[in-house]
Amino acid sequence: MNTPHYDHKAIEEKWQERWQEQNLYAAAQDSAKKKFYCLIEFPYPSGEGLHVGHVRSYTALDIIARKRRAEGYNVLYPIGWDAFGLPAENYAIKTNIHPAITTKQNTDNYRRQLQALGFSFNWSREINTTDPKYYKWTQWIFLQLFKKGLAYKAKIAVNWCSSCKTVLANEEVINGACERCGTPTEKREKEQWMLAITKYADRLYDDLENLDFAEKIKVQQRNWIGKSNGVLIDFPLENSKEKITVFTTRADTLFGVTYLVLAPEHPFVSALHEKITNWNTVAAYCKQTSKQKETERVAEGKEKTGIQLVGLFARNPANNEKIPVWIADYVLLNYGTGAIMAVPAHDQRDFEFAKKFNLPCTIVVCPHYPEKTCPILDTAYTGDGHVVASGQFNGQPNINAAKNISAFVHARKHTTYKLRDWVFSRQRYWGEPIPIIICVACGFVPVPLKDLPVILPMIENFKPTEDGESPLAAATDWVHTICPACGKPAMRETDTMPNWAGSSWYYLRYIDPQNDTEFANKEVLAYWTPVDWYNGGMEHTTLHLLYSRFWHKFLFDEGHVPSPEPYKKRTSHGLVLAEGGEKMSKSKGNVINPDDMVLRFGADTVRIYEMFMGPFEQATVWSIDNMIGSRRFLERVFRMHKHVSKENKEETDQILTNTIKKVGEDIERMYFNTAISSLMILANYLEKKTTISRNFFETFLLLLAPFAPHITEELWSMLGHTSSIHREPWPTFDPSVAVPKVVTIIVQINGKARGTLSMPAETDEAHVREAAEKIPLVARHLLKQTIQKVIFVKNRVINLVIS
RNA sequence: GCCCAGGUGGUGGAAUUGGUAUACACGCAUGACUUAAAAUUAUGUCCCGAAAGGGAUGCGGGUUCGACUCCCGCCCUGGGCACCA
Repeated sequence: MNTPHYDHKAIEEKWQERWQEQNLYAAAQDSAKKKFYCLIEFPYPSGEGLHVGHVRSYTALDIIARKRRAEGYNVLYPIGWDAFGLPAENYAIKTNIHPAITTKQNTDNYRRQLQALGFSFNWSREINTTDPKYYKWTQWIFLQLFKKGLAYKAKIAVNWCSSCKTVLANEEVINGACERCGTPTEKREKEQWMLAITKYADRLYDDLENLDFAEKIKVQQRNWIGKSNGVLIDFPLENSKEKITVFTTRADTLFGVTYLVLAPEHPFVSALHEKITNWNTVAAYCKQTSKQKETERVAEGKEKTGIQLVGLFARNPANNEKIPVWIADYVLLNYGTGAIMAVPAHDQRDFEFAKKFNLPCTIVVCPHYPEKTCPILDTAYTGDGHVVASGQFNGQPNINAAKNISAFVHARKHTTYKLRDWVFSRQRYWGEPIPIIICVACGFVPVPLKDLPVILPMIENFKPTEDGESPLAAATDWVHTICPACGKPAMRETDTMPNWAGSSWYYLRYIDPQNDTEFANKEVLAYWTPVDWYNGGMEHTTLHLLYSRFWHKFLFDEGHVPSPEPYKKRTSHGLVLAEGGEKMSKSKGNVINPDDMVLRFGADTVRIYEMFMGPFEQATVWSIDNMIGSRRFLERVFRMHKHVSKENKEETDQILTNTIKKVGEDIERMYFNTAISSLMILANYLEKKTTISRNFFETFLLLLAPFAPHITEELWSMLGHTSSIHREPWPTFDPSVAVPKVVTIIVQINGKARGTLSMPAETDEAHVREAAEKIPLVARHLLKQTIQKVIFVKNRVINLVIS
């Protein structure tokens, strides 16, 4: 037998080399064609190598990129390395090998792994966030933010990870613990660089609406931003000119306010301490609160604590009632005004607090109006109703009362957000130096453009310090510099940027990666932005995805980019889990190495399998057994070429037409598993033929090519083609053929299927009914009972209702 | 607690607007080929039943000629948020 067998290794290596030589997948910088910018989240090149989850995401967009090229677009599908970050640095601490060296090794490994999978990346545009030519512009963007007052240094209580020995952004704290290592975070007062992302909260929120993002992504971002519309109401203090301003969304319940609560950190607490007769106890409570770890303070089911500021009273502006003022740790300083009006009857937290401390509870919203008897509450009533016990507003629906009561007390409309400013400093080595010089005379002075980048110095000791000082502080030669403003000796900022900095704008650098005078040329930006389709993980929704939208909006405001949003469309992939449904992790020893799979089954099989294993957006469990099916499929395709005739047949074919339609539609919807299933069905059909006409087989290969680029290229060349299959146009179909000429009509009796009819399309009810009644099984039913009603849906179903 | 996604054979899953539930694939069983095995290949494979027939898409109701699909209530799994006024 001289049938060439499917030698995936030889085939894949051969074509990968040729594609590389031909620069087959490079995007043209200057093109009259329509552009398509297709993006995956560039990987962090870890020591563990590529994860099969990366392969899933990259294959999906590779398929889309390849289809777009076939459709005639100028496609940009770039790749790079998000290479700053803690693992490289921690590894350096352990082994004393400089992160730059491990990063180089790891990126080389990743590059080899990605190339072995045949992704159509535009390799000549490869970028690396740790390259000074790259981070020069990361620093430059930071300075633009600084110049606009959006980067500022502030002493605030920050999340501190005692294990990583650095501060964390709110987005990096999960359930009060470090996202990376799981250590519970502490609050520490530190001077930090902050980015004023909250200034963009409203636009980040509102602009989501018109974006083609998966709905769950929008929901999650909206929840994180946490927009809340309400009013500010002033409560004058007794015997004082001061007033406490509260934020509320429930102005309708103002008459039900029985006390006020301030956050323990509220400035009024110490400012008014002369009026507070129990000051010592109050001070003790404040101190105790500040010592608590975040996890303790928000612990589930924790009982409310608090203490009254004895001697301090406020007046309810609605009814002039004298009410006490409390402090409690359930009121947060950095949300709203740090003070609340408590309405125990209509807020569960206030209800619990009032119950514990025996504070009065006045019902002001009644669901059963006008029945005057309101229920005795065992829980707060937070629903709608009519307002009672509220003076001249009695009887109004609470929605109306909210407006009217607000006007009555001169409340000001106010919107507040859960989003906080982004803590941007890290006390670690392996990051972009913050390009600021601290001068005794001039303050914070930006490093001038001509001196950018501020190169990260090579140092010996990467170890972060216990006191939260950056390891860079020890590089005294580097730290001591001259103030660019006054020329006197000054010091460099020693904190570095978080690993989210470089990834906040990387998609812009791919557009013009070699540019040395700007981060990217304006004209080229105008052609390529925004990204047309971006796929990534859900875990980045409130981190990278939100941060980069913020940076992009800022660059847009400054006139540096032409669009207000970076990404037109965002999709997300499901996790690839280990057998047993667990997350793959080094510690569990259940990590699947793509190298082993490529070696054993071939890149095309791995690609097909990862797309076939389940719905793209859902988590799926890895199974080597199931991978065999994908391998067999490709082997059968390979064997099939023997039966391909030399002639083309002009006939159009229903199955082929349907497959062209289905594969095309399914790729667009990311239903890759059903696209492959329909390709398998077509292969099964072709396999049964003794000869396969050439044009049929070629069309089949063109449809399969985005999924399995190597084997299709090999078969394409075996058919005598000298140019690449990946330069061929995407197959089209005749829509009139896609409409079937013969349809299968389901025959039901009382809604149960009893048979099928194969009839010409568009056959009318009378003819279908006639044929249906002749079906033996149907006829038997009709002997005993008579037809009461006939439901007929053309080309679909006939249902005989009998009794 | 709130928000989002999901629950279908032994397994991964399919069913695009309410119209043959279980496509495609894995696994399993039996046969062919083989000295044998692997590979390949043919047939079968939701459950009960000899058949006729009946039952089944997490559970309980409802709407409909007809429900995996729509509505109401509940249970479970995964993800997100979590004292946000």
